[in-house]
This record gives sequence, C-alpha cells and structure tokens, in this order.
Amino acid sequence: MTDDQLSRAFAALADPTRRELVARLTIGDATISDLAAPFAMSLQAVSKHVSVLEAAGLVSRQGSARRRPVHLETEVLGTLTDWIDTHARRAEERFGRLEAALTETAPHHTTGAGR
Amino acid sequence: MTDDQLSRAFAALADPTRRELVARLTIGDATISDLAAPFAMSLQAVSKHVSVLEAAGLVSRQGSARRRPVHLETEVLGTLTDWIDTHARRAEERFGRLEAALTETAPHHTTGAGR
DNA sequence: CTTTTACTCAACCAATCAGTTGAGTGAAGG
DNA sequence: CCTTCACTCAACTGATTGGTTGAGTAAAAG
Repeated sequence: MTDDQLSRAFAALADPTRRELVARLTIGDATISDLAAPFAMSLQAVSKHVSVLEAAGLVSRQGSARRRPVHLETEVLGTLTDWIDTHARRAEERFGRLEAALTETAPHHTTGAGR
Repeated sequence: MTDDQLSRAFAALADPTRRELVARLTIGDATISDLAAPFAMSLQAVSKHVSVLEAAGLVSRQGSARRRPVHLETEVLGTLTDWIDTHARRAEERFGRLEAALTETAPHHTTGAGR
C-alpha cells in the first residue's frame, strides 16, 4: 500500500461522522439514505463522507443509481493496524533494549537519544 | 478516551511527515533539530508537526527551552488499534454470521442490508 | 409517459491546515 | 556580560475540508 493511501485511510477515520458510519456498517450494508437517517446533516453531506471512505478503500459500492448499498471493506483497516503495531512494537522493543543496555554500555543519561 | 482525542490521533497520523517523525522516534528520542534535519521544510514547520503529535498524546516532551527531547508514547497507538480491531472484527463476525444465516432465514438476496 | 425516489454533481462558504518568514525568549558557552 | 543556540510565537498565504443549497439524472412505480 502506498503512502498516499495510508494518509487517506487515516484521514478518513479522523472524522467522527465517518467513524460512526464505519461503526454502522459493521452491523450490515446500508444505503446512503439509511446511513444519513441518524444524522442532523444533509444527505449530500453524508454522500460526500461515503465518497471519502470509498477513496480510502474502506468501503465499496455496487449497484447503479437508484440503489447502491455501501459495504465495509476490512482489508485496509488491517493495513492501518499493521502500520501502527509495527511502530509501537519497534518503540517498545527499543525501551526494553534500553533498560538492558543501561547496565552495560550506558552511552548517555538522557533517554537514549539517537545521533 | 474521548472521541475528540481519537480524532486528533487519527488526524495526526494522516500526515506523511508526521508518520515519518513517529517512525524516526521509534529508533530513539530526538530533539526538534534532529527531527528536522532529514526534511526539506523549515524547523518551525517540524516544530508545529511535533506540537500536533503532542496534542494527540502520541508524543511527550520534557526539559526546558534549550533542549527538549521528544519521546514517543505508545499508549495512544494502542487505543487506535483497539478501535480499528474492534470494528474490523465486528464486521468480519457479521460476514461469517451472514453466510450461516443465508441458509436459514434468508431475509434479502442483497448483501444483508439492515433496516 | 410521468412522477417519485435515491442519489450525484456543482458552486459556494467558513474554518482548518501545512507551509512560509520574521521576531522573540531562555539557557548554555565564550 | 554578551553571544549563540535551540526553540517557540505570531502573522500571513494557499490549499483542503466539512458543511450548505440547488440543479440534474437514472431507475422504479403509477
């Protein structure tokens, strides 16, 4: 996955409305009207939000014009957790290694700043 | 964690520069100057990015004025994966349940649209 | 064919964002 | 003390974003 798609996916989930849409879609596929119903905003606004989710690859749509149910795609969600987990784990490993290294090499008393 | 903080954290990671900063910080704590070095942009711009990460709780800073090493906080990262995993899992459970349900109730032939 | 229905497209607006430059500040070094 | 270094604050700019309203379109229902 490209860096740009990662950005789009994170950005998509940065909006609380879009997170609610995702949450709703975990229950089942839904039309734009269905999705818009619980919100105070216009149908067009919700339609735009769904487009953003679609551009991020978090959602797909089939059907034409009149009825286009929105379907949640879980694959990109997995890519996000992969990115986060990789970096979190890397950092935690570093902390662990630091604790161990402190008794041996002890390069600085600062928190092991690199460079 | 509040919805707002979730938004801030996702938004923080939506920017490629900030993701690179996070990646850099998994290697070790670093000053703003250290962090800014690899980038073409100004030091002030990087300082702003770090502030955004800090507001999202992804990063912390100690020390005063002259030397303020930036430290990666992994806890919020965990909160993000929690949110994503919960919803991804819920959706996948639904798909599984649907496959099973199709042979029994079969409410629609559409992809199990709710409501 | 005509009318709904469900949706998209387009234009606009206010607010936020990522970047810039310029000036200011607080601690460390001469 | 005075300077330098590392950084922050403030003001500005152009692009993007989240929302609006109004018009258009494709399929289903009468």
